[in-house]
Amino acid sequence: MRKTKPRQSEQCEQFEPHEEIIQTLVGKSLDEVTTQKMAEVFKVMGDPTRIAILHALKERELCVCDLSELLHMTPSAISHQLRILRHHDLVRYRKKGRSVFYHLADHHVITLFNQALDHIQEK
Amino acid sequence: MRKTKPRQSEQCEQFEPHEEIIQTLVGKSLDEVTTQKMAEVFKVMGDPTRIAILHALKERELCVCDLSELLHMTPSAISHQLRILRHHDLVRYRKKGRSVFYHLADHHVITLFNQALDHIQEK
DNA sequence: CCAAAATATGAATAATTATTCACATATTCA
DNA sequence: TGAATATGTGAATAATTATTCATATTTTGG
Repeated sequence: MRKTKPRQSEQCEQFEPHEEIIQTLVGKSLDEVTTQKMAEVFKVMGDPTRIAILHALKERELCVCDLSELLHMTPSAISHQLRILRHHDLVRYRKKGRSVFYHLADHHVITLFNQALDHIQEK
Repeated sequence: MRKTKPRQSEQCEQFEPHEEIIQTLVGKSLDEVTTQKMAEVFKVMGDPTRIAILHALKERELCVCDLSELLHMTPSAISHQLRILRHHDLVRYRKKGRSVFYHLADHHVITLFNQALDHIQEK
């Protein structure tokens, strides 16, 4: 979030049906915490590198250096992005020797991914 | 996107199974354009204001000033965000008199929205 | 046509963030 | 143990972006 939201009221002159509509919707609004969390999930998936990581992990679990080679990026860059995915519980990991293998956390991630793919391909 | 991706190769010493895995995955990778478009859809939904707008529009079509009142934000701020949603075809509009009424573009938006809601509520 | 209302937009600013670089930590194996 | 490998992380930087402010555009009613 950027700044605190400013107040403002009675934008429309034509208040006849509007005020009633607003009142009905206010009751159905998402609370701020939920809104924030929703935005965060999407924000996390809103980066090409993380999309590429998730797409690769849909196939199989991979270690940092696999991803690093596959995406032609430094292990450091990959690790930073994996941390973000980890912290939002989109991926989980398993340690094996010196390597750390990452995999998708749950089916929601895949469903979200595929829905977005449908959306952009439907044109 | 931020910068051009740097090259780097042979991250892992243990190249035995890795190289084979990488080659298999390279063939299944998303092309750059698709990856970018995917990320953009999510990025667009990755903002609390836009999430709140989309959630309101799930209920019914609304004009800029309705949204402005409902979300306690200036018409200008709302209009800027609606433009982004418009340009990515997440919302469409219909003009009526001085007002412009916005509505969700298609069912994918709702599905994406609800999937994300499921994800965050499942803990 | 004119004034007012509703929406749109460009520039500016403050905040966020993806990557790099340097370095730290952890793990294996000789 | 110590060197090497794999990964993690903090700070810095460049790029992106949400909101504000001022102003433009569009539409209606008189």
